[in-house]
Amino acid sequence: MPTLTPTGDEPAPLGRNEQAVLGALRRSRAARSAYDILDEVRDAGLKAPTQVYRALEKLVKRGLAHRIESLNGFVACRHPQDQGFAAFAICTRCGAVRELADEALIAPLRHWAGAEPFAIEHVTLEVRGLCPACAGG
Amino acid sequence: MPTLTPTGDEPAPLGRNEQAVLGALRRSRAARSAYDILDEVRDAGLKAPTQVYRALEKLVKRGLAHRIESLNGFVACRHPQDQGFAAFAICTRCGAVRELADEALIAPLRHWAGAEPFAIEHVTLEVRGLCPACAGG
DNA sequence: ATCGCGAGCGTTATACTATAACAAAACAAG
DNA sequence: CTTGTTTTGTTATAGTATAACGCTCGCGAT
Ligand SMILES: [Zn+2]
Ligand SMILES: [Zn+2]
Ligand SMILES: [Zn+2]
Ligand SMILES: [Zn+2]
Repeated sequence: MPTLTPTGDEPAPLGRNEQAVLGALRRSRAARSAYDILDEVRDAGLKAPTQVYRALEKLVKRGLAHRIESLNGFVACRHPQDQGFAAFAICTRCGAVRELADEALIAPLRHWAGAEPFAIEHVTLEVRGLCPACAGG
Repeated sequence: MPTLTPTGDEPAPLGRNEQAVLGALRRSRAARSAYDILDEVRDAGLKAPTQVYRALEKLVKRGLAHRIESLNGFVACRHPQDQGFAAFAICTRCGAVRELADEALIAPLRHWAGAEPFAIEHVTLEVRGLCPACAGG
């Protein structure tokens, strides 16, 4: 029998690998590739891409990290309270990734989802351009 | 002096490689990877990934094809009249990709863009889930 | 205790995606 | 024709992701 989880589901604490990877993501304002992360967490004992990918998969499932499709990279979640959709503004010059919680952006998607005969599992919304700092100067 | 284009910019006809790649995309209702495409256009004389990627780059620049970030794949454009944003509904079961021209989906993005101090270059909006055919049965 | 099973982790190897770098050929101007 | 410019072909390599397998650990059954 698989390990019995007593009540509903305890979140189960993060393993050493997950903690190391999440730490690396939190320290960065830009998205990091799995191999970038690997370079940074070698000290913590991770030695192969698989370990990083496994940790990332768990973190993403829990909503503690997000995958940025247009960069083949990952970021730590900055809006832990959100369930479901996430959106990102990505600066093409400095690489900064800002997680958008803007309801004005997300509500229309929910509305569309209600009207369309399409069972949504996940939405990717990534806006690329220049952040104020990079555009202004 | 670089080749002078007489008036504004003539679209310039597609080369053999672009035509072959675009044909492969149009024949498919799912997104195709560059290597998938390569397998299909070997007959037409393309022999290396670079050639496919170059053709894809030109097609995307012209708006005749789109990259689907969440699949590392490409589709032919089905709404040639659209300028700017494109959005996609992707079935995770059958792989069908539908290009969404729905103004209800796109207008909020334009609105957000106007209000935010962020200079948008490109928007990726990909909705993953089950298409009616795959969800219904 | 200890045996057996299943889940997860570490490790190696490999598949898939994308681009760099250079050679050859096509094209336009003079 | 000659030369500079641009495109196309070719080879090699970089970057991203997963498959496969064996080991260990924790837990329940004997
Ligand atoms: Zn988040
Ligand atoms: Zn910036
Ligand atoms: Zn289109
Ligand atoms: Zn389907």
